[in-house]
Amino acid sequence: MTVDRRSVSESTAARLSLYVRSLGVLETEGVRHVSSHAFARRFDLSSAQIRKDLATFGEFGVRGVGYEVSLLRRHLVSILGLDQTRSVAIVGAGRLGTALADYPGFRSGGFAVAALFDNDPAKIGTRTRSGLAVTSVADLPASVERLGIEIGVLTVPAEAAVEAGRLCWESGIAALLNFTSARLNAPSDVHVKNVDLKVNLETLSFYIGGGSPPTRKEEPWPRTRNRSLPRRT
Amino acid sequence: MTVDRRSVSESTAARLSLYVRSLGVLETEGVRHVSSHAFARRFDLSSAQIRKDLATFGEFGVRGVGYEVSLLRRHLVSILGLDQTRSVAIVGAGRLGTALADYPGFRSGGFAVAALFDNDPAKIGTRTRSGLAVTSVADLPASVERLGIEIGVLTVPAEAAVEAGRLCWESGIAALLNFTSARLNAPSDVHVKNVDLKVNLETLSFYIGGGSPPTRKEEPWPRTRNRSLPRRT
DNA sequence: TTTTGTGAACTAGTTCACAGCT
DNA sequence: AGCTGTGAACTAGTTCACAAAA
Repeated sequence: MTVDRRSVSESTAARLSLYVRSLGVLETEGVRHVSSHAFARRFDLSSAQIRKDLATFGEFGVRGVGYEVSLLRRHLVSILGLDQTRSVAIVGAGRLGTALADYPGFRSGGFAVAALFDNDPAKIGTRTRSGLAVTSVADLPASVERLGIEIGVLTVPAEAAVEAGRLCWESGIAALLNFTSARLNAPSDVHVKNVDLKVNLETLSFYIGGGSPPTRKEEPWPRTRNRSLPRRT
Repeated sequence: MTVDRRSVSESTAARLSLYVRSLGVLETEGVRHVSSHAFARRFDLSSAQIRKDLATFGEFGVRGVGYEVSLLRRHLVSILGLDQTRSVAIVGAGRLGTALADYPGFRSGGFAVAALFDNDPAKIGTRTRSGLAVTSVADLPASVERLGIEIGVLTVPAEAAVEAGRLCWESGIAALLNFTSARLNAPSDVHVKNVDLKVNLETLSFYIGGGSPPTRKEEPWPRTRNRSLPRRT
């Protein structure tokens, strides 16, 4: 049961990741079986959505019973490719790049930061707190080949992003997590995910709206908000 | 011409941010007018999409002519609320939090990092490289009030995220950028944007697929990929 | 003529609801 | 009886295509 991955939506793929994490929670709690309904209730998801998502990849459940927690988790881990270690390269050894290089979420669960690149001679050869050496971008193609790097994380300045991105995919990197504000125009077989902090902030600013004057709020403090939640089942 | 912001989709809001940035580029190039078609071609967008997005907020163009670049930009800046300074608080003074606190994208264009919080006594009172002091989370409510903080950035460990999030919205923070893997269940008037690095990495891993063995690629190197691009107009 | 603004058509994504299996 | 897997219905988002305006 294999499906063309490119036909699977970004949102479905992201949910699979969530499912894995949530199943992990159940697993540590010793829960053996779970129905889509119970799973949805527990983690505030939609049961129909769960079933649809899973059905894309096979029939993992048993009618009348539900899903076997650890088995389903293993299946999803395999579908996400997390049962093999993915080597990650971070390109741009600035504050953000070095922070990410040492970030636990980037160094666990199937991922390993294998290299950290920069083009600044003053940085090359130095090490991050966790001991990862900064390598010259000139060595990127060879390092990608040698270390089997599959994922690139772009934390260079915006002006350098297009060039750094091209270098990555020309070296054989298959996926990029782009923290810069540049838009990349990657070839279609390279998967790019943009994590544009500025866009995220500006989007939040939009939803806050324009009402309040720059200095301070007019409401009496403290105020507690109503906890309204349209819960799904 | 005002629209209920909550009825505007996340993707539309994100595109407005992109439009502002792109219009800025045209402005510095001295371009006075632009049609939706030319704008789309230049920045690889869709002209119909641009017109639809803008039409949500008013009639900014002139038929037969197009849009006046700097005027449209000012309109969008105002719609996004970027003409006023938004105070941002970063909660969690770890590697990521301090990196973000000093990140230029977080300190420009209508945003200012007004405070950085942590609950670790060893960190409280220390300063980031750019000189921002780490404040105790106990002072968060008072600081939010005093500094008019509207946006919170969560960079605490996952276990602390739910509590930190609640503290934020109970203190009056209207929007959260959540870098943790925790899901927040915020009240409906608090806008939360999740930037879950683990989910992003795992999604990329999904699209890379499972084929290749962990060590190295089998293709001859270097290989340049086909630059196939379904360009829109 | 050119280009906007916008209903209509289309496409993608989600939820419903139930037949079919255990 | 209980729950999955799934077509059908629905909802959201995008693109088309053209009437109206300059």
